[in-house]
Amino acid sequence: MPELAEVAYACSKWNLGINKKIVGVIIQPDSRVYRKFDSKKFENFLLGKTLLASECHGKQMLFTFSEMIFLGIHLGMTGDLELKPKNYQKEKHDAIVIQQAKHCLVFRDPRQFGRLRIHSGKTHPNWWTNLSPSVIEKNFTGEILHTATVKHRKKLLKALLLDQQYFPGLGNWMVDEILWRAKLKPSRLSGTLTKLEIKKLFKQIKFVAKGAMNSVGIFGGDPPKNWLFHRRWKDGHLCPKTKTPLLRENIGGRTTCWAPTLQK
DNA sequence: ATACCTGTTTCCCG
DNA sequence: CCGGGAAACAGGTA
Repeated sequence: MPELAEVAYACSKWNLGINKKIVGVIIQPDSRVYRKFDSKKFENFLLGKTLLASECHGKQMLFTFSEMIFLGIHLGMTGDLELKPKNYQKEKHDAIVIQQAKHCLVFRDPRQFGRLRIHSGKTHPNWWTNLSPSVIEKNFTGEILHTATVKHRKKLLKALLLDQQYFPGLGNWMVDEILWRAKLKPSRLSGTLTKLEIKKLFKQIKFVAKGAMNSVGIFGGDPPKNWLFHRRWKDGHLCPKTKTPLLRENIGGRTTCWAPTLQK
């Protein structure tokens, strides 16, 4: 589930835990989501602290606790956050259960492509402050898009837009939605875009990001009915604009849905 | 059984 | 050293 707006929605599920103390931490120590970190550190750092705030940046989340403790979460492919009752029992794929007086804050991830990080210090961690502007921020500009197309001119457009270094938050379905609206083939080489095409593409990045945040980001669920989103998951659907068949194929290493009669 | 999957990281090649 | 592509990661689902 987790692209920009789904991450924002997942993040909001822990809101009831804000300003509440951590009274217990249950860890699944062999989960891959801990990567190089010693999972013990998460318990040591979080226990007794108070969750103060949460924020999202693209697909990344940061939870700030008292005494300058920071928890970073990336949901990977199958990660999700849940709010559970205080007596919740840890389930198989739960990587961490953070217990409070009234609730448990749960991060679960069956495929374990997600990632947890913990940081303690006077400032925010570098892996948070070094992120480039996410696609919903004002300082995400057309210049960033232009620079990316020049530097990676041989890269397929689909693959370029999935690069989190330039487009934090964009994921597979959002990129398909953007390219469909911009009428651009996912297999175009990035360097072949004209100035006008870059301008249109930028506009659609902003449109899809904003539209997703205003629907999925607030309420969960799906984006608006007329979006490509609703036709991209299996074969046989028609393009909502042209009523011609949509194509599903692997482009740039990812399943891609597009309309050959519309996208050039 | 087999193929497929909303994401990154690592490895290999030119 | 780089840009770009494929494979790997791991488990659930169709």
